[in-house]
Amino acid sequence: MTQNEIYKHKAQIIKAMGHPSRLMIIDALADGEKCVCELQQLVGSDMSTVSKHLSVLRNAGLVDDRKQGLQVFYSLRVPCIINFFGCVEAVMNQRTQAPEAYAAAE
Amino acid sequence: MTQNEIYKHKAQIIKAMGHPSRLMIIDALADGEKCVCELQQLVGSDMSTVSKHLSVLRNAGLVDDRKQGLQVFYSLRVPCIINFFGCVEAVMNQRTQAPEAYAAAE
DNA sequence: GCCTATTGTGGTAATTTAGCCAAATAGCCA
DNA sequence: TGGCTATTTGGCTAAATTACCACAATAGGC
Repeated sequence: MTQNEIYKHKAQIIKAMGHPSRLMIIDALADGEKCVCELQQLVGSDMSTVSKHLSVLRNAGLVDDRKQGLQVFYSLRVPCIINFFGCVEAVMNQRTQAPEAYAAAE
Repeated sequence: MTQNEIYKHKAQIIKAMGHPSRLMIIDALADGEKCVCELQQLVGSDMSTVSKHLSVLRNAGLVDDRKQGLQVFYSLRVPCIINFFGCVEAVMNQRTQAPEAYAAAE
């Protein structure tokens, strides 16, 4: 795997997180696995849209799915991504301010 | 700011990282500020393309720019994002394996 | 004041993504 | 079996993203 392919792969994983609905889903899954029906209620989009968002996340290796009867339960595959959100919030909150004050944020 | 707007804003920040060239740039800036010319050499795309990638990163609040003479130097605004890449690598490396082995990875 | 080097911008074509509908699939239960 | 429910997939269109080209803008050196 070349260095370029690695960057491409990493970008694919990160891009999978770069959508409001999918962020919402990841946040929800931090509490534990949820069925598609719960996630659909949470996100509020069409069922098929939510399903496609989930397939993006699954494809990126971010979530696992487990079928139980009629329902499919999704869970976070690599929980450490949750820790990242704190840093994203730090980026959000320093837009117009001096960077020094936030260098230690995480 | 509503919850939805917050997710949208977070997604914008994350999406800004979701491109191979921009990841490469962020990685390079982890070592300290670099001028556009250096980043252009690194990425290997057209100058204008690199410039637009940088404006995406700047717009997201991820980098700072500092003009010095003819050159513009970019630097990471919130270094904690670097810590995240380890987690992304954990996602990369567990694709086909059991999730348990990676629950603690970060 | 002109010339050149370094970046940024506007325009455009090609590709990708998002969201909706309809149809297909899969598992349960009577 | 046949109907019912939960989820996925295919097809379509609109919107967003990307990369390149040509050109504008700015700063420095002469």
